[in-house]
Amino acid sequence: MVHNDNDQKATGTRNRTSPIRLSREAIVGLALNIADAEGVDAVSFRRLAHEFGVTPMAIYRHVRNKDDLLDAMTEHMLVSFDTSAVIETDWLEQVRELIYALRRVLLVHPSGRSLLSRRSLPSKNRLDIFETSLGILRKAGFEPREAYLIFEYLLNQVVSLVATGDGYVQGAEEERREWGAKLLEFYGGLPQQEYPWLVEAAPNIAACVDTDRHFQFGTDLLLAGVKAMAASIRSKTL
Amino acid sequence: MVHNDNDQKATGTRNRTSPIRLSREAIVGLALNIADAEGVDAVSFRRLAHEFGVTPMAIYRHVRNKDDLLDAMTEHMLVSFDTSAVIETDWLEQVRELIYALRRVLLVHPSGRSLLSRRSLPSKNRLDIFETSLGILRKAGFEPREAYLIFEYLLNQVVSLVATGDGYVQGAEEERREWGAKLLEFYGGLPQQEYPWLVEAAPNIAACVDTDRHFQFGTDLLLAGVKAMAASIRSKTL
DNA sequence: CATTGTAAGTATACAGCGTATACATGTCAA
DNA sequence: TTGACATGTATACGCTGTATACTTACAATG
Repeated sequence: MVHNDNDQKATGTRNRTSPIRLSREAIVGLALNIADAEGVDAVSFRRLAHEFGVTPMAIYRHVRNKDDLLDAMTEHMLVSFDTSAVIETDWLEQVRELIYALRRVLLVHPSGRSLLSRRSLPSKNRLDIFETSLGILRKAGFEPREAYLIFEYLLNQVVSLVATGDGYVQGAEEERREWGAKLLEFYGGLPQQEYPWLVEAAPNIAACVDTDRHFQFGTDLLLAGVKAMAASIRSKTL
Repeated sequence: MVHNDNDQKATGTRNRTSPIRLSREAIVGLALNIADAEGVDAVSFRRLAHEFGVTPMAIYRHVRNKDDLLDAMTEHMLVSFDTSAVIETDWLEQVRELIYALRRVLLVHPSGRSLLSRRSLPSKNRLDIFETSLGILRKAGFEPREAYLIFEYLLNQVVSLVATGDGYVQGAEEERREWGAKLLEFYGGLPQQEYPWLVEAAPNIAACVDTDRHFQFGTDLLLAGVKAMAASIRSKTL
């Protein structure tokens, strides 16, 4: 059970003088907490209503529908993403900084993977990140089209990197370890002559730990590609 | 409504002499068709049962549960992925061949994006692809751990590339164009002084067409990264 | 101060989902 | 012929999003 900020309002025994006062802010916040703790599938109107000691339909006074709720959760998650912190140095370093900033958000909000891969029109926070990234890439010499593709590419890959490394299994720590054990048993137990490489790699497949190295490796790989691409384009335009 | 191969069995007016004969094969196949045509959310036991003119619970005689069904669909989708076609040349070209082979599958099966990003223990077809890829990377000089990370990295990015490029909007062609128009209107209509780069890139963001160039760009970016990584490792071990 | 409009929470309902359990039936082996 | 087994049926439970209609409480206004 996720802790509710307004516990006295969630008791159900509301006194008449101070009736329940929901707010979009509180709803979205609690929804995000639930999503981060138990996966976004655990977020439902009935669940939220119950936590607030309120009728499910009450939620609809503050949230248009579930899509709207999920959009708002995404936005809420990204408030802690501060694009202004990206200092103007080497553009590749700026990109790296953006990548790590996104990682920081995603580590705090494991539900980010699901939320960010939803198809939706972004609002404020997300737009700012988008704009900043595009600006960096454009100033680095990429054409608008390329800059956009690279941004999408980076975003997607970073989400994936963090997700597989840290928050892939959205449940609690224990469930994650269980899954790791199952992976190890499965891949390690394959017929060695048929799947030699998989058997060999089994421990690595099962290991969801050592995420810093994992992430650094992935980021290096990512940036190496972008750098090479930039060089190729630059030599083409000359 | 997705066409059912055994239409005479789906009429509901079954004759007593030839009672309904479901089969795992038929169920999984139809489920995949539905998923490709209308998105994997459109696949439900009740929907499948109805298409076969049968009770929902009948499905359970051939499929353990929904997870099992989705696993089977993934497997079914990958039968057309022939890893043996990858000829032994330059390892980077082999990887490129794998990437394009996966793309071909994903173009035929738009639901692949959702299916492949499920957490599950793979079976035959998927294992073979995994093993082949790992082998190529190991022979290229990567350590087991690195080879695994690179594989995951490539897989994820290819799925994303195809998905955003071609089959991102899982619905019909029309819905996809609608979404493109909406994107163009949205990004093009942003305040220019606040979001100059986004406004500039609006046409590119909205364009879900010209997918060949899109995909090629992405693949080049991907391989440039892997190549650079390989070079870096090789120089480190020397 | 009384009235009235509106915002916010309630009550009920519907159609859909996955699936547990218990039962019927059609087919094939002994 | 009988009995076992595989397969499809019937019913039910708890969950989901959300449409519609009703009630209540407060805030502003005549």
